Amino acid sequence: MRWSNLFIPTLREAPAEADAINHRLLLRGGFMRQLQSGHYSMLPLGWRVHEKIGEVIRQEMNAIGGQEFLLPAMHQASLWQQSGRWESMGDEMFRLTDRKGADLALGMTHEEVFATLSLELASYRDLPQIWYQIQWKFRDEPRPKAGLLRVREFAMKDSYSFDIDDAGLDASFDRHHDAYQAIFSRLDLDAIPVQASSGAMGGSASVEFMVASPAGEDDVVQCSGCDYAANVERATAALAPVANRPGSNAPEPIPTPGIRTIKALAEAGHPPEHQIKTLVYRVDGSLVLILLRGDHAFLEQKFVDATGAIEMAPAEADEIRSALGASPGSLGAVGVSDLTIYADPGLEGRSGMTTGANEDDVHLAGIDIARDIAVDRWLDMRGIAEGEACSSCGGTLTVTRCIEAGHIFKLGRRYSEAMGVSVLDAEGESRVPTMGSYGIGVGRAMAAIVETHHDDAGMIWPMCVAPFEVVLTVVKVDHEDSMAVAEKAHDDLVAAGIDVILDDRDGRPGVKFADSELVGIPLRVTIGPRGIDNGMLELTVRATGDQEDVPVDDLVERVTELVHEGRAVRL
RNA sequence: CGGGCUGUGGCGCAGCUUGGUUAGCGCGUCGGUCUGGGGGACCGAAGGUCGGAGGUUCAAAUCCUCUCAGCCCGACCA
Repeated sequence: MRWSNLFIPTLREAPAEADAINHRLLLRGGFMRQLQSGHYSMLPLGWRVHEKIGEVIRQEMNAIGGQEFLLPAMHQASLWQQSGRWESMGDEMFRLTDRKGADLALGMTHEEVFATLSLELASYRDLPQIWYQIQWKFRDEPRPKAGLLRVREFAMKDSYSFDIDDAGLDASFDRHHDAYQAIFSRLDLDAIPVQASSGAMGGSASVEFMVASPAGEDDVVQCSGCDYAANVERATAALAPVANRPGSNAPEPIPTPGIRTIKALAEAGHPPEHQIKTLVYRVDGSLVLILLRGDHAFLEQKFVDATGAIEMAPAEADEIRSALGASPGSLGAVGVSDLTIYADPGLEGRSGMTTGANEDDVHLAGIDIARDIAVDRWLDMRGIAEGEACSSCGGTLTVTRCIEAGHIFKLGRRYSEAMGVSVLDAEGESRVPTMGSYGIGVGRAMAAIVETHHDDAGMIWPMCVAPFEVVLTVVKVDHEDSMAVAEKAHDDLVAAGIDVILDDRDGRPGVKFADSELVGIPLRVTIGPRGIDNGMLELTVRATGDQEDVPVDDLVERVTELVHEGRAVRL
């Protein structure tokens, strides 16, 4: 390939709307362009990387016995109605109507379609199966952001396992776990497997593969003393005991004019750990009270996971007032009996607490939770903070911002049952296969690589996914000897199966060096009169800046050697 | 959906507060000359319904109203 013939529109400055590093660099490097929010066009360089990432994924999926399919992106409504997700997916699913008036959806995932295909599985002898595809998914994200990290249209490798029993599912799950570690390792992504919430897809065991990056959207709790790692959405910690303050025989009203916040109340002599935080939420139509210790954060996802709530949102000020008679800032659960009260275990056994009195500008002190509050259900729903103690080893927990690069979980029989899948077992009994579901976003992996592999000059691609493995930079294109050497090296490298690009543009060397670094090609060979005269060429490693002089005659061999080494690297 | 912000040649910006000639600047692009190992210099040129609609006014990029789009922070997910 010759650079002069390719469409590689590099930009010196990133467009103002690009903020995330992957977004800025992929735009500047001419890898992609934004069509609209959450939808990106892949340009030749970007598509080459995308395809190479897909290829790594394919190889590892095939290695665990996966079989590649390609399913439709557009599905009839009835398919999703059968699983119940036509309703439960809500606004996240793109829906449209065809000319006959039939309802259609653009697939967000493909459990239903694969399960439909699995109707043709007839016997336990047909199991297990691992089926996968790399197909476009559509999700009407409320807020696309951070370049390729969160988009509305993206390629995902999704695979589905079908097993006769739980032991089989465990094995398929473990195979995927291994395959994912292999994939991320080859992509040079340091992905940590963490316990996760299974979210909208439903299921039991759920593991996310997380790559530390400030551009991410998830917080991962990790223990410094053992291998405990979990998404904050389901992380737990050992709570340091707090000595109760002296109580009283009954709640004591105290005037708190103008005090609306935990912080203000703390300044008035009631430390946060001795306060009860009272939140009012509307959950599937009903108001509920949610109680936590004053210094603990509420994590909605934990609540949703534990209660199975479909819709939840903070209650509006007016409905709070009509239910409790006060505004946020003075709310409490003492004496409340008509609303369901959820409390976090951090409050269990506590007394001498302060909380709102459900009367503006008044709080209650000396609260004994067991005595004064009619808790309906105790639920762990607090967010873990940096520095807390690990509940299994007592070590210190850290919280790290991460990109969710992959997610695997056990679905169970929910979909196979809904779609009417069954096979006969060895005894001739009808059995519903159990499923697993496993996803990796291809574009997101690409973004994650850029987020973790760049420097001031640009991207630094791992060899196995680089758009090109080596660039031959001709310093002076009208120097005939240079071009002759470059063209021969190019042809020989092509013959050796190396992805090589010949930068034959008639431009300033500085521009060509800068472009090759921005685009992130792992190896650069600089070809110019200075070196040619000595029979030497300069080989530069993008990642390290290391340079070595290579005799012209040894170039192809040396480059081939380095490329093969690079391709084989695993983290 | 709540909060904050931005739309002016391909990219980055100025101009807007206080309306007033032909809307500027840098980069990029095109032609040319000289150059040639880190975004070079000079000469010449092309390219803009100032996001859109409506309004105020003798006059609107600038003021008003509506609207569309994009970005960031929160609630949701590969």
